[in-house]
Amino acid sequence: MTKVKAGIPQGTRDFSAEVVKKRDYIVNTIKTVFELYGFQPLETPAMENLETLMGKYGEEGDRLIFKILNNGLDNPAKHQQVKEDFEKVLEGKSVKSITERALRYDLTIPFARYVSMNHGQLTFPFKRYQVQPVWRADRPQKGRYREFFQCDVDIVGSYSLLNEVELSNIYATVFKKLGLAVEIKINSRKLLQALAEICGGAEKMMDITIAIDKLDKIGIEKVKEELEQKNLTKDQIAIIEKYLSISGTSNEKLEDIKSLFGNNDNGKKGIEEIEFVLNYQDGNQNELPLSIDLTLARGLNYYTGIILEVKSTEVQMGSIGGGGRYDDLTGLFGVPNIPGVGISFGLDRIYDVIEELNKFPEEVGTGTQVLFFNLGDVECKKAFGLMQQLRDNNIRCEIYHEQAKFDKQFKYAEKKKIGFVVIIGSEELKSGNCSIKNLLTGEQQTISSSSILKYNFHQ
RNA sequence: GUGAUUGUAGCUCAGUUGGUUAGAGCACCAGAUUGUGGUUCUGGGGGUCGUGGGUUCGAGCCCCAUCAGUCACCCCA
Repeated sequence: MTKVKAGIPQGTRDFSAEVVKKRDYIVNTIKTVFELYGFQPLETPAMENLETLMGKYGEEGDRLIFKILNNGLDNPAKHQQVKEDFEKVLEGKSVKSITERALRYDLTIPFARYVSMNHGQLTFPFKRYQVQPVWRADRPQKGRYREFFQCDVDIVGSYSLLNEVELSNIYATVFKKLGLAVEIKINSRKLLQALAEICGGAEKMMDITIAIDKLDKIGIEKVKEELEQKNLTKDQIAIIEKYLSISGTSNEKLEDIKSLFGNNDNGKKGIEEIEFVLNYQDGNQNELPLSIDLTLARGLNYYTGIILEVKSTEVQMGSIGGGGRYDDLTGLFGVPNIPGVGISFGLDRIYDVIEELNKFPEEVGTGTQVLFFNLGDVECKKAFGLMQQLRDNNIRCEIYHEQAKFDKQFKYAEKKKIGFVVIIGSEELKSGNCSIKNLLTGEQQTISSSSILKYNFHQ
């Protein structure tokens, strides 16, 4: 075998023990809340049939799907066909004979596929959560990885806006538990539709949303320039400018938008949706960091109603969560009339935010609690017996792997952040005692070995 | 896909207009200290300067190519 330089693919990462524990802390927090709200887990394969994924995420999304090369392309019998098909790949098409599988790009489409396959057996409304990695062939940068985890909750089989209310509450609850200050932005695709209908027709919706989505980045003048380039008239741009200038509290925004869109059906519906979700909170509305953002568009083109996005208010970072209503996702798989709504948490970005703010709880990431020193064969055997007793009592212990100088064993404990060492040397052996040292305080006491179970090893 | 930027010891980084044998801190190993770590002192090991080519009497430094990381755009979690 030739030696290769050790390395991992661009945008992927190894996770050390400490990192895994911190990630687990986030995931457990999220899963606990999901279950509190009545959701049950689902897991799907890392790969899907390519045709399941293609065309669901827009043109840009298709490009970012990791495709898997078929096996057996070297079969001589297939050479001619493979060569012909590969020409099509060079033209940018995907061909089943070259790639028929791909890594999943998100958790929503695989979920829709699952519901489509199993709708006969499921109890509706079907509520599931899913925490698994997804892959995107994007260029990595801050907060962007090629392999990252999403934590999704979705409800399918219900048009009720109560679901949107529940999901906003899930967002608020999780981030509160994690100690993060966030802004949950809410909008409705129907308002964007209404805006398009009023300004040049429904087919302009993409152009308009892409432009207004950039408002806080490039400013109103540049947005207007971009709209001009898309052949919108001055009057139409004036309406959009009016739309973008709407500000104030959520209630004030609603009033303004009503006077602007009051006569448009989609506009009316969009306003109703947002109003419902905001007002349902009633008494605790003030506690929810929920606010209307009329420029919120969301890239995925399957959304039809309420859309949500979460941003940290403390750290500069892309969105750490997003979601919305999609009224006919399973229709793509031949099963019509199953509406759905769901949200997603970006685990890796949430991690980065907590890490940057230093907000991981102290106790997350603690490993071994007690190290038993190894000071000789007989001593070790005695220590080993005591250690097993502690383990039976759920104290996490280890014993130094070989006889060594005190110095070495202390340093090992220190590096691994082990809080206590138990010393059993010739003296302790003789007297039937053991010495326990708290490495944090430096205190040490000698007790009889038989009473070790009574010792408090918690810091 | 487009653009910018960085690659020197295990880690973080110095390294002058190109000039002898490439340095520091931390980490590591050994000793001061044969039953007490975190502080201190002494000594030691460790580098194809990302890789390949070029210019030059001479390249860590200049030029070209290439690979890798980071950041931004697009888009997104």
